[in-house]
Amino acid sequence: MKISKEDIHKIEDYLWEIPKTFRPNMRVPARVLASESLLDAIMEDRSLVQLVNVASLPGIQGASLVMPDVHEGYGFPIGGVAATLYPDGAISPGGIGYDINCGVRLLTSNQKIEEIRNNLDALSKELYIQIPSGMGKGGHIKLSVQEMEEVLLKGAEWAVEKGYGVKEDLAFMESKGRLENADATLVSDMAKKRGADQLGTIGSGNHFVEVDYVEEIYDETTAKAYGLFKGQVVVLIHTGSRGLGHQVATDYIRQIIKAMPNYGIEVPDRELACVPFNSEEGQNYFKAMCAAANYAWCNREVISWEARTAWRNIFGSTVEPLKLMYDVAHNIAKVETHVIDGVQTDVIVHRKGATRAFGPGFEELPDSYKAAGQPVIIPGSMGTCSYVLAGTARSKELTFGSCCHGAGRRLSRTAAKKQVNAPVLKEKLKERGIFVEAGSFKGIAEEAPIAYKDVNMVVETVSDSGIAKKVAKLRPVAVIKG
DNA sequence: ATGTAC
Repeated sequence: MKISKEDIHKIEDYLWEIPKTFRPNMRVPARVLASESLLDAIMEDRSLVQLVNVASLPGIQGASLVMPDVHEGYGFPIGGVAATLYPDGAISPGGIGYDINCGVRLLTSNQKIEEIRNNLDALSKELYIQIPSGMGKGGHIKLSVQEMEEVLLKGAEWAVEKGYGVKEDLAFMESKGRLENADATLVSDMAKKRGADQLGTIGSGNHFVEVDYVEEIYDETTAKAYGLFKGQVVVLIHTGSRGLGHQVATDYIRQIIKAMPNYGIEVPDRELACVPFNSEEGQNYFKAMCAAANYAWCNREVISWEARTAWRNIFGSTVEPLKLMYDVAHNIAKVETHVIDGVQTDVIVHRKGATRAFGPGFEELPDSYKAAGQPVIIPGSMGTCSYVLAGTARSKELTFGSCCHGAGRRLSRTAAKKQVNAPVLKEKLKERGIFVEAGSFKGIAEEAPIAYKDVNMVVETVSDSGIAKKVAKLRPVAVIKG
């Protein structure tokens, strides 16, 4: 299948549509949220073909959607949102991704960048020591079988109970860091084994821990509500459910591919394998996915504890400890209510490389954030900048309450490795005042800024289209990678 | 993304 510019119609500024008539198997239109230049970039890989494929999922509602940071992924594009009818529409592991509940959180300090410039080298080294990173890497905690069950059921709460977390953090996490539908018995022994020593570790690839400062404030009122101010030092953490989530995805993709014919489901790409949400296989996957999501929230909580330890070791205990601003998932499926064609409808929202972005008044938000809306955290590529935005009511109308999740990959990992000289890049970043601590040059090359789209353009698109509102821009000064 | 494939 080929998709050309003529197949794509402009609906309004930043919104493009491939009509349902484009392919006989499409159940809904396919929509792209992008500026014209970002749309051109999207045409270069298989993102749009995958977007059109997703439009054929059983029970899909409204439209198959992608955000401006989209790029191709396993079956579904990364940067995609697909809502299927609850309870008998499809659930598809490919629509969530292998790294279940990959997500980001932002911690805030009360220090200003000028105060800590001279500590940055030592701070980045200390963070690197405290926070284990790298492929297959284990951490300080070894979970017993019993403890693993608890982590899978309790999520971030487990870390708080064991002294690896802060109780006040829980209110500042999407779903309070715990999905109630988790069932630990549906997570395989292999997955549990892989996850037993990986709590508190970031892994590799695009995962990182980064120290930034607030370079610019766009919305004073919202920034104040979120506890952000100009010049403030903050910590950004990006990671997910590590080997455990990966194994859950592997286990259930295999099962679901096998079970699919029993439900008479045909999909244009085997990687879109799915079953009805309310089928036995669908429920088993969903409950295991929730358990893996809980592991990821617990992981980010433990990593925050490690970052807090590093902070204390460098700055002493008189400095205010790091505070959690917010934690968002960007690889997850959730049952939510949305208005579709004027009717309140329960749907299973698959977000893969897409962040929830609910607007003001959302009941789950802590009181201090209710008027502002849900924080949306958009990490840029290594050495560029990141953004804090706020969700809007418009996101509910346009994108099932979703927003982009990052800059979006432009080059494949292999292409990036060919083009980038990692030691030179590391030196260049240092000249620009960014300390990079990484376990491998391979990781640095794969994550080079050149491998990503321009995060500024992506953020302009989501803000101009109205699905999120710009609050603050963050500038990195230290990056810890696998 | 991931003990870098079935």
